[in-house]
Amino acid sequence: MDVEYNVESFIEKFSQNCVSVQKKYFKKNQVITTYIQKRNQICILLRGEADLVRYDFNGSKSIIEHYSANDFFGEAFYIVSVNNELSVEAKKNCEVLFFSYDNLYTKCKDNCEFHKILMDEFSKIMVEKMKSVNTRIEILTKRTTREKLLGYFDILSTRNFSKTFNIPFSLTDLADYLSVDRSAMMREIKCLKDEGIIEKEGNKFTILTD
Amino acid sequence: MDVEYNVESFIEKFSQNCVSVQKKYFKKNQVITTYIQKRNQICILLRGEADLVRYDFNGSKSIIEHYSANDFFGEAFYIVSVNNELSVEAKKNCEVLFFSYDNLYTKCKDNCEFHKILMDEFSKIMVEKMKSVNTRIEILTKRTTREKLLGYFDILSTRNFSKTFNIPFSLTDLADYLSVDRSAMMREIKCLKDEGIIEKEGNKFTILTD
DNA sequence: ATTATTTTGTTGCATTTGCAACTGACATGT
DNA sequence: ACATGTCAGTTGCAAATGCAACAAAATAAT
Repeated sequence: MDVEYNVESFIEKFSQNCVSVQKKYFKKNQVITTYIQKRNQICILLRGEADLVRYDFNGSKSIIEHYSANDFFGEAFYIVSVNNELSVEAKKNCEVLFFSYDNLYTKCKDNCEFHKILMDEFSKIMVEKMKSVNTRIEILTKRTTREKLLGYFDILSTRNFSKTFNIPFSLTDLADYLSVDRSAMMREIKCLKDEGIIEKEGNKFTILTD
Repeated sequence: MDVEYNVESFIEKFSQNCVSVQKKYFKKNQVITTYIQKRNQICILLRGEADLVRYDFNGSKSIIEHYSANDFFGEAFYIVSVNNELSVEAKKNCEVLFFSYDNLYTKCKDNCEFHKILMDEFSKIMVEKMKSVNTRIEILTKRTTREKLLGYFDILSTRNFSKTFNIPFSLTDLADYLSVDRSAMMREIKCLKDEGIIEKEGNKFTILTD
């Protein structure tokens, strides 16, 4: 979600005042939490990587959001009108801070500084989520794999102020992000290379058109 | 965006205190506003229908959001990290209320009630947008036209507490919403009918599976 | 160091999809 | 009443895509 926080300061403040917090560790592929029932939890990913995923009835997996260190997640941040079986899965070994959601809106008895900060940060997180979600829609509404790729490359290029950039995850995950078949995507990347539109060295891409 | 407001009460309050507001009329297909440069405007669609659209370099159009009476729009509500040529186009004759965005965050000199209400409504609007946007992503991440259709039908069915429901726009626009080719979608709808999975009478659909 | 696991890269093939084009039904505006 | 425009419904066809399967390269685990 590309949100940056000084999580250490959060933890410091929380550990002084606030009791309803737990730190847990997860191994790769373990389920960190689900959004099926209301858990009233907010989670902060301190270390590792995780995905918010949905499994379709036919078993195929979609990555809805990707989290890396310092990202926030939990149903509180995933406002949706449909009930769906969503879960957050550890992609690497993870260290996660959980704390109860009740305490978010009601000041805790010690008038904990942590909650005040979190309240302030809440809107920032939402704005960031809005950005990433709108960006993703811009990409997903493109019809062909080629357009999705070029659209995404264009965004990365703009963000990086350079025609050269690294994709922030594996090609396998990129296919999930663009919501296309991986092999079809690879094929298209190859075509783009062959046509001289892009260059590729591992995860480093360069747009050659002007 | 499915947000309901008592706009009349807004206008009433605004017209007493606030000066930086304009009501404008647009004919079908006219451009109401663009998000290319920062206009610091918030718009309320009083009457008619409009779409937030993006034109790709190849000319193909994507509907990003759809607005009907009482919906809010403007760059203030479209938080995105990429700059893109977006415009709001009237789909029917429209009546639109514009007012300057500066005034949103700074209380106007008369301490106008309108701004206070709008501030309160702002987060509600964002929550609604978040819902609709997350819902759309759930749909768009599905790989095939069939899955997108069934996914969308499922949402409408759930919302309507019934296996029978009406789609809220034309089939042409449904294709844009699902981001698939219209003829391909029509073909798929036909298949679903032939296979006895759905029934269709005009815009009224019924899911037959249990 | 060796094994296991994940990721990348590729290909063949059947299916799906987008595109272009056209028709008839319906609505809108003049 | 007529012209204009939009929408629903089809179809053929070429191109794109998903799926399955596999090998090589790179990473991670033991």
